[in-house]
Amino acid sequence: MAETVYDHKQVELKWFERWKNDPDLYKADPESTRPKYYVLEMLPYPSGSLHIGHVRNYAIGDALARYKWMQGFNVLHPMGWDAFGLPAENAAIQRGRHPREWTLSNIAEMKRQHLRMGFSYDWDREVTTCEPEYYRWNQWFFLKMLERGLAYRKKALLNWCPLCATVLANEQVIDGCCWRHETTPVEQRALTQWFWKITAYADELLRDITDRLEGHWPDRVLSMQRNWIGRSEGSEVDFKIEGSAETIRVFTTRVDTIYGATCVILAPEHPVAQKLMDEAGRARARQMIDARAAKGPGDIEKDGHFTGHYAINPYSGGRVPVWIGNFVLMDYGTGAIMAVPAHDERDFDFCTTYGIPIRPVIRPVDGPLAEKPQAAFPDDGIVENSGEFSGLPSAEARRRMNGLAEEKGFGKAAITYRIKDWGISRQRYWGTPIPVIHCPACGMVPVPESDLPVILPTDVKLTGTGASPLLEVESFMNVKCPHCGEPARRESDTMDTFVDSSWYFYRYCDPKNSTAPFDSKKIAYWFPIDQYIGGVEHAILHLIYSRFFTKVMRDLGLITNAEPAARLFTQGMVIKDGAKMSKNKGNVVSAEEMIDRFGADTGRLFELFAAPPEKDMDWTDAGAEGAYRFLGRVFRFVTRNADRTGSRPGNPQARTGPPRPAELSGTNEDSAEAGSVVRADSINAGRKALRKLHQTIRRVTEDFNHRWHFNTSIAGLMELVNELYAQEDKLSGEALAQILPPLVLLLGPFAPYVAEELWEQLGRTGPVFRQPWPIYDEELAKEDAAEIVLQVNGKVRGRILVPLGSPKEGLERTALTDPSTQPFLAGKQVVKVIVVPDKLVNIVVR
RNA sequence: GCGGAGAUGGCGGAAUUGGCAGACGCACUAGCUUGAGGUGCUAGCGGGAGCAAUCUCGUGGGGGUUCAAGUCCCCCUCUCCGCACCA
Repeated sequence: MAETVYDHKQVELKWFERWKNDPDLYKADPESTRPKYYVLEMLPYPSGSLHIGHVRNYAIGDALARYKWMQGFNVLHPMGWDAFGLPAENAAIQRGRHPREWTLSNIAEMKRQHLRMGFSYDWDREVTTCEPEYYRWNQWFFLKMLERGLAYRKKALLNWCPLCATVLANEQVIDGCCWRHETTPVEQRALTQWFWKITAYADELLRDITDRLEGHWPDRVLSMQRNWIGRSEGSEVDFKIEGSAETIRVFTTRVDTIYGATCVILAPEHPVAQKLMDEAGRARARQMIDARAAKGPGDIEKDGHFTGHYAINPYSGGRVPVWIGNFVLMDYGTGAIMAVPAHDERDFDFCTTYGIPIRPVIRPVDGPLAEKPQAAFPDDGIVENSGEFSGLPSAEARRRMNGLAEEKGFGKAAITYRIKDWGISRQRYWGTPIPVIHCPACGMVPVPESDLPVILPTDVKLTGTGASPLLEVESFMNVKCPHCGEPARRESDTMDTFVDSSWYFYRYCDPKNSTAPFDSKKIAYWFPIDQYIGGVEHAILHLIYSRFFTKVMRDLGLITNAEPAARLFTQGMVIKDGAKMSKNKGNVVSAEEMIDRFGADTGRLFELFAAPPEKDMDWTDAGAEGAYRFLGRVFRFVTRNADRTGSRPGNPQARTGPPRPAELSGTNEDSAEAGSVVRADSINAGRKALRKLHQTIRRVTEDFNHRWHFNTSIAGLMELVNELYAQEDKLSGEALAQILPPLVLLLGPFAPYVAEELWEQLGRTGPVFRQPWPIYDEELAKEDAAEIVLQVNGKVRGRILVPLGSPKEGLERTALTDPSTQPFLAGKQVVKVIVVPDKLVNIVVR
């Protein structure tokens, strides 16, 4: 028999060509009354090439979107481009092209690759963040932030990447290096910059992790965000400087240990320290700051310097020396600490180095106060040697001490957050201009809403040397003040690209709106995103910024949802040759290569099959070949048996209900070519295969609904196909007609091209993803008989077949007399018999 | 140090509520197909003993609960990820 060959190139290109000409194929229906489902993958940066790491991300979302369509949902599945950023500018400098031109050509190329992969995006909603309409709304949001006091400008010490030649937000510094240049340490530079007040939402961002996201977002993302926000409850206490008007405010979480404070330590940059110290002291401080900047984060030797002054502990009245210390951070808490060496490891190290006394003030609830300096630092216990507070448990002491401080005005209970405001200015060209004008007379003036968008000049010289190239463009920089009309200068900073990605998914709902960022009614329908899918690398970048943005938009009255995404899924990385794919290691497999060698369907199928989607997966060519073989097996089986299904127009589809076994055994001349023995065989084979089909439908459906273990769904499909191969000769045309169409539908979400081709071969009209998802029939999925495992003392000794639902008593009797158990019962006394209906019988003997 | 996730054959991984450990795939071995190679098809494949039926050990290590534990409880080891002189 001449075998039909599965030629992926032929199949995929055929459908690619047809779908290309159908712009409405994947359109969401804005008028629909069906339940909505908004599934979204994180938008890519248009680097120009899609690699198989991205493909895995999109394959997961695409399978889900297709499944939801088949389930009858009104599905929104958009894709766009995060098109601003430094790589575009750097690439433009290298190639002498304008960043816009470079970006747009990359987008065209990447879009082509997405289309060729067969992803089901509604391209009508495509959003590109470098379009003037998009930065109009970025600027509009900026003005709203300014009105609400959420945007401000200040001079601060900031992270500076020498390669990017711009500042970075704290979230964009990883291990002391730039997130884009993993081996380039960031420097600290004092610059005047724009900030957005994410700290104003710190408490809500933290609270909603517990109240709204827990259980729906991955634990590790939530734990990273909790960590990043870093809420810390404690106290602030003022220490007066002896013989001076200055006070030092310290932050501590353990005010109950304050009677054990033996010195106060300030960050070297602390203004009070700078003021108190002489020239030599300031030089030491400078030394510490430089050393820290040079060394980066991590281990640094403790270094300290006595300022020559003393401070007064407001609780005890005691006099303690004031030091500066290189381990005290200016930008956390108040930049000053009280050192309690008896109860804190760092303070202990510092104080032993410099001979500062150690005074224990906390004893364990069930033990005495430590007499000698020691290295074990007790947690909460009983406060001792602490005046009126002695004898109180730590928590109670903290409460009363805070009360006293508030009453006397030298302190209070206080909460400190680790998260800092989001620095959004960048000194580069390729970003949204910040819509502000600096007027010598009126000061800082926002650009009026009617003048938006402020667009980037095109005649710009890109150098990548540091200062914004916009400063050189006089036609851009010189404007009239909107207030007084006198000559003024534009703000030359542009916005962080994370601003763009903070709200793009709202714009998808209304991408062509030119009077507002979006229509709130449309947002109310689609939001929150039902399922957001992306990499874990954005846990404290994009995913915290977009949560912040959502809360701001809610407070502006634009939306009503408090969180952007109801569910988040973080897929694992694709590993090749034991390492994460990266250009440096030269082990990147591009989507293009994959399509060429195996086909888009094979690549997607393998990426979903090799591991559960949340885990990292290894890409191996051999494994991909296995997936290719499977698709070939399905393809050959369906194509060579399609004719036998007797498909004709108006044939009932799977949805109309599966047949009862009785129908299958009914007369069918087509399948009754041979004698009655074969017929009995055939009926049996048909039942078995049909049962396997319904078990598979159940399995795949449940995998989609509960946990996305597509690897087991696909394994189920493989088992079904193996069963069909084993029974092929015996299956009647009627049986095949019942089995093949649902099989193809089940394959649809994972391998859309093959499924579409086979659907057509079966005489149906597609598209597959608009067909109703097959329904499984519990009765048909049921086994004829239950195999009962017979155990003696928990060890398997035999198995028997009994009708489903056999009563316990009968099973027990059978088990006790079955030949397989006899040798193990002989001479023993039966103590107990456990019967689990339809599963097992365990005989306990002694 | 704090927080999170893990540990199952040669490999990736199954085992949904405690009930046959190793589904499915890869690799490997054999047979058939083929002029040959490849493809395709069929079968075998955790360790140990045995010609075999079969027996026995086995889910990082140690204890426990249970008729029954990869799964539940306690202790330990190791791996990965995130944060880290955060007061």
